[in-house]
Amino acid sequence: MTSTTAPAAPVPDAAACTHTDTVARFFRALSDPTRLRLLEFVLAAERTSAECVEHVGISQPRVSVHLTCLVDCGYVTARRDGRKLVYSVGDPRVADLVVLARALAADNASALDCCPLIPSADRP
Amino acid sequence: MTSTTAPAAPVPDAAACTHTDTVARFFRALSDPTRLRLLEFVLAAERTSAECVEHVGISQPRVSVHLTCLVDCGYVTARRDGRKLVYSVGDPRVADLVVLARALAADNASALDCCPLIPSADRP
DNA sequence: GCATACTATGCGGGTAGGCAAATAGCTCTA
DNA sequence: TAGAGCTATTTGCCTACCCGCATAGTATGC
Repeated sequence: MTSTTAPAAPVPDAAACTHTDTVARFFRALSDPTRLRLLEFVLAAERTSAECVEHVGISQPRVSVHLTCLVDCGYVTARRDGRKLVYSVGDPRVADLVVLARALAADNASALDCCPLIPSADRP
Repeated sequence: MTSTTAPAAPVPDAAACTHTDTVARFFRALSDPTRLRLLEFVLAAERTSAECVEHVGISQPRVSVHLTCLVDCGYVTARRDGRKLVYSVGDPRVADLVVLARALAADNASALDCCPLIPSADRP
C-alpha cells in the first residue's frame, strides 16, 4: 500500500483522497462488457491471450488492447511463458470488487434494465 | 441464497450468473466522474437536488438525469420532502464498493494514468 | 541467423453518451 | 385557483470509445 508509507502527507488518507476522476476511470475499465468478461475469465484461472481471444470472440488486436488496459489499471498481471503471455489476477481485492458488484447488480437488475441513460443491448 | 429456490436451473447461483452485460452497465453508472461525484456526495449525507447541482457545477437538467440514473441503478433512493427531492444511499454495500474501488485505484493510480485506452482529462 | 509464432499499433467508421439550452410538468404556498 | 419554485424531458451538437482489418514489432525455437 502506498498510503501506509506516506509519513507526513498533507492529506489524511491517500486512498480516500484519490481524485474522483481517477476512480471513475478505474470503474470505466470495468464498464465495458468485453473487458469485464475478460477480467472474470482471468479471475477464474490463469489464461493465455489466445484463450482470451477465443473466449470473448472478438479480434485478437482488440483483445490485446483490452488486456493491456486491464494490466494498466492494475486488475491483472502479465507473465511470459515461452512464446505466450499468461494473464492472472494477483490482488484478491479484485475478486471482492467483482463479487460485491455482482451482488448489487443482481438485486437491481430489473431496475437497471429500465435506466434510459444506460440502455441495455437487447432493449433498444 | 437464491440457488435453493431454483429447482432445476442450469445455473448454480443467480447472483453469480447475472449477465455480464448487466454488471458492466452497473459499473458504467460509476464510470462517469460527474455521477461518481454525485454518489459520493450523497453517500456522505442526505442531499437535495439543489445541493447536488451546486456541488457538481453543471446544469440542473443534467444533474437530474444523472441522479435518476443512480436511482435506477439502485445506488441511491429518492424521497420527497415538501417541494424538494432528497437523495440518500440506503444499501451499505454501496459504500463498501466505493471504498474498495478507491483503495484499489489509489494503489494503481500512477499506472492508471498511463492507460492509453482510458486517458485522463488533464493528460491528452 | 532465420523463420515462425505471438502480440501490439494505426486507421477509418459507427454508436454511445457527455454537455447546454429551452421547455414541459408537478407540488406546495397564498 | 393562480402563481411561484423545484424537477424532469426534449433537442441538437460533439467527443470518446468500441469494432474489424491491415500491418508492424518482438520473442522464441530450430
